[in-house]
Amino acid sequence: MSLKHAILILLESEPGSGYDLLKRFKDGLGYFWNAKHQQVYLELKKLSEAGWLAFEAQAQDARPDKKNYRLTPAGHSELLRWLGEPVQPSKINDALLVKLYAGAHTSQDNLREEMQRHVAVHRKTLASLLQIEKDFQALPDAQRNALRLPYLTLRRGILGEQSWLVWAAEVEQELNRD
Amino acid sequence: MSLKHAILILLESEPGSGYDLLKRFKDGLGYFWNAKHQQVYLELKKLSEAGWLAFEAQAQDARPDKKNYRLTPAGHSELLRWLGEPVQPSKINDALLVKLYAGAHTSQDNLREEMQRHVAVHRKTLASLLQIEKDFQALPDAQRNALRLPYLTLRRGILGEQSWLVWAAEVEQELNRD
DNA sequence: TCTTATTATGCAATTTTTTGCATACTAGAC
DNA sequence: GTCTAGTATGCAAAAAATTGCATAATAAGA
Repeated sequence: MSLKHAILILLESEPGSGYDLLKRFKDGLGYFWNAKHQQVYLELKKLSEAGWLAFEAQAQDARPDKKNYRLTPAGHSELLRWLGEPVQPSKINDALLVKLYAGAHTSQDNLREEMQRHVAVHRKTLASLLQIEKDFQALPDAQRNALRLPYLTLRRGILGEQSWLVWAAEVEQELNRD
Repeated sequence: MSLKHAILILLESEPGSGYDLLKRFKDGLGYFWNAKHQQVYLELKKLSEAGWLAFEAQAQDARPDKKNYRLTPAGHSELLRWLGEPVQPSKINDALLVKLYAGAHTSQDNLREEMQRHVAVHRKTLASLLQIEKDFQALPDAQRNALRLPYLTLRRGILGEQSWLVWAAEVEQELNRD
């Protein structure tokens, strides 16, 4: 699993608290790696215990202490080790497809509504990814170059969402073909 | 989660053993719902205990008993209930993208090799899905019509894999752009 | 003024998934 | 004759993820 490694990556470029990481997840890695806040906090604790992270508690007035985590040298070499290892192709667990597969046991209307809900979500995601791409393209060359690999992951998101919506149109046509 | 429901769906169309289900998973639902054999056997046990399935043990000479599972009326109504409920959009946890995102910390060669491994897998999957599609299209009208919803899930697989490979070509170009 | 969002963390219990192990026989390939 | 793939099931332990709960302050909007 690579929540561990996703966290190492985020802290490699810049130290931060659990809360910070959650925000960074939201507009980057989070698109293709999911994690709840409880999971992130727990993982940070474990990674510290394993010696891959260190932290200093920053007292804050009127707020809980903020723990600022950063990579240790051990954490850094673990990251490098992981990067050199082949990763497993990700598995798919898509309940919508399970439902559609069994769609003969329910009404077309039910299926159409379900599809519409999902289409709305995917359209919204696509729009936000396209906005991020636009912002990226407006950056000066040097920055664009520094971000070229993360940009490829953005492209994956965009192409994936577009392809999903093409499929959804096929489904819609089929569900209306009565 | 819907491993439960995937199992109910498979047993709804035809009773069978855990082993049978695993085979059916392989050429259908399995494309978009993953499950190991241990998980399926355990789930069958739980579903029986919950009263959604019933089974008869069939003695077999020289092999362990085969348990033939079938839906109970309670299982059937659970399936219908679930089909009426909205499902969550599936979450993505893709370690390859995590790796690529952090690719600046490793070599281009390493990334290229990793991509090649994945491309090989996706190409193979696509080829097998296209073969299934071909077989489907050769079926008589009546059967094609009966399978139209499962066919849509096959289409999802095909469009998804094609889109993945288009993306991989973009990545390759970018990784070679030195 | 009340509600909601945001900042900031975490424990506990449960559910789900993965990994490793175990058994035991048959058929075909080499 | 040995090795591999296939048939057929399952337990146990560990890892990972989810759900529910809990605290506690500020700032903005209705």
